Amino acid sequence: MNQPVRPAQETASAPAHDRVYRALRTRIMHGEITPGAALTLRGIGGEFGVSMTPAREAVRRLAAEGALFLSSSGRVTTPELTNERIEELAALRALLEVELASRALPRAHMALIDRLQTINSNVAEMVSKRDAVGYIRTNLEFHRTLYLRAQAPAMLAMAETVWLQLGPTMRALYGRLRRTDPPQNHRLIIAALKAGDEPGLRLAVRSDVTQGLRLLAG
Amino acid sequence: MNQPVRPAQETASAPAHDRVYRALRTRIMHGEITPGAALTLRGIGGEFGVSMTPAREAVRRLAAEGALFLSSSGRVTTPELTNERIEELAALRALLEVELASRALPRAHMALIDRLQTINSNVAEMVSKRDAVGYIRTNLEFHRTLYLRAQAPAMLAMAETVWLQLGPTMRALYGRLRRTDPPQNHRLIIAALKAGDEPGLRLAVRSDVTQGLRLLAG
DNA sequence: CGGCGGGATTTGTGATCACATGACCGGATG
DNA sequence: CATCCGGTCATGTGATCACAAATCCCGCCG
Repeated sequence: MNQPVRPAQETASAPAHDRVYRALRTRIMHGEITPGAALTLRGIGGEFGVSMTPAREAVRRLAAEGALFLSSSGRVTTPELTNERIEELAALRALLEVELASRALPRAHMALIDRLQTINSNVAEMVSKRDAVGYIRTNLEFHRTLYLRAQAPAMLAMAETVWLQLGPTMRALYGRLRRTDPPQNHRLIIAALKAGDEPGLRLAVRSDVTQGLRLLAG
Repeated sequence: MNQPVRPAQETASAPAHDRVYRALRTRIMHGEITPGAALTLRGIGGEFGVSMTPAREAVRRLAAEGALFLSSSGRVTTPELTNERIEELAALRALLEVELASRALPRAHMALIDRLQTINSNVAEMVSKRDAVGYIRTNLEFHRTLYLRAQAPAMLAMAETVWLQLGPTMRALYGRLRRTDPPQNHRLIIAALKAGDEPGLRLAVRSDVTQGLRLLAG
């Protein structure tokens, strides 16, 4: 009963714990789980058709990245962030992403800028449709596409870890946000890239990254 | 045989996977394991008197933090960093630790500075004794003591993650370093703290953090 | 003498189970 | 009617086992 039957080819022949990890990770990062929601190992295992063991490994991995919170008794929930924590994570985003953008700037040629503009129109569409999850997903795609050009994998990984920690909270925040104006800061980022304007780029990225929390402090 | 015997009180009654995790973590961070060294789940379990299950969880957790490298077949080794990776991690240290020091500055009173000076004399002693592991340990204690004052737990956690990734490599680097001069940059850090000189503090921290890699690039 | 093949062994993966503990829900009591 | 106490149930932890695959090692062939 080790492998239920293995019909022909499974999803991708990736290890079970990795499939579970990736599925949960994107769910959390995209804000598909509300802050404070509880998960159970048996529940996860049941949902993905695996036993507790891979579910546990996936959960441990996510907890190590700060994407999940483990109570002292081992109960696993998605974290509920305090305001100070949110501000700190926003400061981290600013620190890391300004540096990533700055490093990407000299390598940003026209094809990249075109791609960013395409993604940005998708972002605008999600905003107009009030699709919070879609907005978060395309917004992160915009940033990741730019930062990939920085050729700094460790730095990008850290930035993604921060996104992961903010995922559930971002959803909650944007859910209460009533705004349909397109992402102005993304336009500034693209303009600065075109102009090769590094100070402008740094400022635009910093504004884009920290604006989301402004409605929190207000 | 779930609990071998539980003599009276064990080490601390902490969960087994957590004990294993912490033990391995400090070993790696202090550079007690050389880069590229291989570990086995059964070996870890045997060493700590537990089964494979807690060993696996500890390893997964450390791998998620970048402290261990898992090959595609699941073999687990401590990472061998490329030069680009080392430079990137050093840049991350600079970014994060400059910010942490800056945030700690307004909260640094005399008791803290005294403590830093005490720790720094220990650092100097380790340097003179050519004790690489002791040097790394006390050096990190110096930095952590300062950054704790920043009241920024997420940021400090990220900095520790970077230390963890650099652990084995740091040991290898300092092992080939023939230097017995005391840590000059630490003195500059302390002086800047006393003077309340933020720009000087930022510069001193940046120098201290990036100097170690200079012998690499040279 | 060097490369190669094949079998023995090591090693990670995942399922299952026993157990302890913490959570939850009910009723009894003040 | 609120509160506290009881048990039942859900849940995480860790051990053990079966299995597959990767690795290692040694002898064989060119």
